[in-house]
Amino acid sequence: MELQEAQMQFIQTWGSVGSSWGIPRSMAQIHALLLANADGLSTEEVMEEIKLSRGNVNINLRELINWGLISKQNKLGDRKEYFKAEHEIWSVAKRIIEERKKREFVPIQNLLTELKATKIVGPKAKVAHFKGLIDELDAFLSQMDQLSELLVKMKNNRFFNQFIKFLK
Amino acid sequence: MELQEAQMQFIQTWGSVGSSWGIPRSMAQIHALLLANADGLSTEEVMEEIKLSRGNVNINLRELINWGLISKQNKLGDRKEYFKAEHEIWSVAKRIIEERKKREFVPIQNLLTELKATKIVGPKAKVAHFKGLIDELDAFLSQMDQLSELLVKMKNNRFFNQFIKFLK
DNA sequence: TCAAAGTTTCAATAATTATTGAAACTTTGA
DNA sequence: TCAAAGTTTCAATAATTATTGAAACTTTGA
Repeated sequence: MELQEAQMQFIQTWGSVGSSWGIPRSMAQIHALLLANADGLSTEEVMEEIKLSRGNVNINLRELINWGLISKQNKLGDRKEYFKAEHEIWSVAKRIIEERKKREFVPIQNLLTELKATKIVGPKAKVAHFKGLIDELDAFLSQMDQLSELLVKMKNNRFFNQFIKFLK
Repeated sequence: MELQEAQMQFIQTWGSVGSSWGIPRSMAQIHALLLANADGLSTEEVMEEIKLSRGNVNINLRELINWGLISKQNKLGDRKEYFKAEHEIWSVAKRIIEERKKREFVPIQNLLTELKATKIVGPKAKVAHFKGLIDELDAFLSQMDQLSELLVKMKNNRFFNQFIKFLK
């Protein structure tokens, strides 16, 4: 199989998996393209490879930079900006975990904390059930948070492998 | 604060967090409503509480059943079906992990496995980089898979707490 | 300083996804 | 058996989200 074709399969799959996790398809596709290339690509090159408009590519490249998943590069004697992915897979995972935590984890934890502190009035049994749910969810989310901290601290596969072997 | 109001806040938040993770908003809202109530609710009651059409509620209730997150209940001398959530938080997490794994994890692992087995032709350095990416991703995903297995085996917060304490 | 190269913005539009609601279908028990 | 109660289906529509592309803006270096 041609490299080109293999890359395209990868880009398409990454795009559709991304989009089922709430990441815009083009953003995921651009990310996949940059992951697949060791060197940075220019806006033009990205547009060309995945057939997206300039505006779309520009917006999503910036979003990827916000996520810390890619960075700008300059080439000597070239005015264009090039974009290069973070290639270390554990760093990629770390960035994604941290970004999503910030966006979606924190709001729900805030709500739970607030509800825990609030006196809720209503039929006793129903209030008790609801309070129970809030408490359990809060405890569960704190634990997932701790787990993610651990994960983020691991630098590579090797460490993780030892960790897993150890647990079994 | 009235119980009613607290529940609504919870339902809204759960709905919007869900939808940013690719779960339809109404499905997440219905799930939240059923989690918040100890007893099962009928289709009518769900429609009433979150102001959704009958069709929508019906479809999403069935989807929640497919996910294993709720189950049908019958009440003596009542012809209606009632729907009751799985309330044990670790079981809820387990179901969600397994379902999403099945839907989005497996396809990407299949692609990676296939690409690993394929002879890719093209410029040597580029092919090497791409192959390297595939290998690393595959290893990483296997590890996440192992981690999720561990998680799923834990029955409750207590076990998890010990686990975390142990690791620190 | 100014034109060319490159980047950003954003209103309009397209594409996707969720929702409605009414009709068809199924089940129940008198 | 059949009408009432309840459930399911699905085409039409609404809502949301992503994308385009052209115009405005910025940067660069001769």
